[in-house]
Amino acid sequence: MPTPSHTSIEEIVETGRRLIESGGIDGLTMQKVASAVGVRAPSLYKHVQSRGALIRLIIEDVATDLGRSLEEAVLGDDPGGDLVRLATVFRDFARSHPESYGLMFAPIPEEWRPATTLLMEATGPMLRTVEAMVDPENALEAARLVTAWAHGFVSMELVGAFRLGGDLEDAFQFGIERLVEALG
Amino acid sequence: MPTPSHTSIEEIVETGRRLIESGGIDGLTMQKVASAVGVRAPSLYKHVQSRGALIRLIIEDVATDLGRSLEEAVLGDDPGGDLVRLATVFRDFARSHPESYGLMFAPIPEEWRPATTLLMEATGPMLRTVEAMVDPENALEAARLVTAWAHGFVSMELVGAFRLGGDLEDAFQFGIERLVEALG
DNA sequence: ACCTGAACACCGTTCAAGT
DNA sequence: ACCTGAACACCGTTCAAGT
Repeated sequence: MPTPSHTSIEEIVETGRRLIESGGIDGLTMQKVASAVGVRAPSLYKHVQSRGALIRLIIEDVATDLGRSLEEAVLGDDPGGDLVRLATVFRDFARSHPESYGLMFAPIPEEWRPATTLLMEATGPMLRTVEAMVDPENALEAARLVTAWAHGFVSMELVGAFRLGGDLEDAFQFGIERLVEALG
Repeated sequence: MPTPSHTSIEEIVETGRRLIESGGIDGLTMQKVASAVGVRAPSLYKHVQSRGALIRLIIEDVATDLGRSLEEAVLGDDPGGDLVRLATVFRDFARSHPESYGLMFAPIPEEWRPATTLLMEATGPMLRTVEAMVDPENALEAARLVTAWAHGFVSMELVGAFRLGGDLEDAFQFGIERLVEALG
């Protein structure tokens, strides 16, 4: 006799994302997800293939959100100003979702990795803005310069690698201003 | 009756590092370390406080090696040339120790994180080289720009986040050249 | 068609008992 | 003083049995 599902893939992903944000990747156990959505751990496997597949779905969800936030930052009038806004939104996103952002480019098992397509879509607004600033043949390289810097900065900030004193806001401003200059 | 130790902290760290390099962080289990050094898992706790503490020691070992490699890249005659060499050595190091490099700035539990002192010592050659290129009041910000870019680039490269085509060597050269220009 | 308890193969870690 | 087996509390995952 068919029995209706007590949960859904959406609820499972959302719950898992919350668990990661509050307790890091080790805080995501199938048992905790299960009890949070009101079933037992084995039932989760009706909705998701494995813990790794769930983690991948969560990271892809985060990447999609980041992409949306970045798209909103692009006004389209002034590429230099857009790039500053993009960098700021990028950093703010990372700081407000530190654990899940951290997983997006982290060295994790292949099975957990988000689809590269989604990562590229997420950083798409950066590429399009940079394309408006430099020669077409340098656009990809220039976008990679900005994206690498932005990710490197926020990931080092999140793990506390910048502790020589100094103001991190100043360092971030210094960085984005020099990059805009270098590309403008 | 005293019995001599069958292993040592150095051997344990070295073995653990090899396990991480060949199988990622999940490849480092206390049981595998133990059997590789010829004891049973419980004996490891005579030499190391916990798995997390062992991971921290391994990352610190890697950071020390990276610092040494970077120091050798600094010739001291031409800061711009030194910076290009530093960036190249940084990237080469990451690519030849992908798994353990990846852990150095990864979002891992607090207990596993390397001492910040060691991270700063590792990136010290970058700071000192940049200090020879810019105004003293901008040195820290400028060093953070270069370090963030270098780490961001290689960590994204290692996880395969750059897949829009294009040549990664070109992108790396483009990046370091623009940065040297921007600071010079 | 989904949920469950029981079971399996792993973990990290503790601890009393050996030598 | 270090090593060991046994045990404990957890994991992720499978599967036969329930409804």
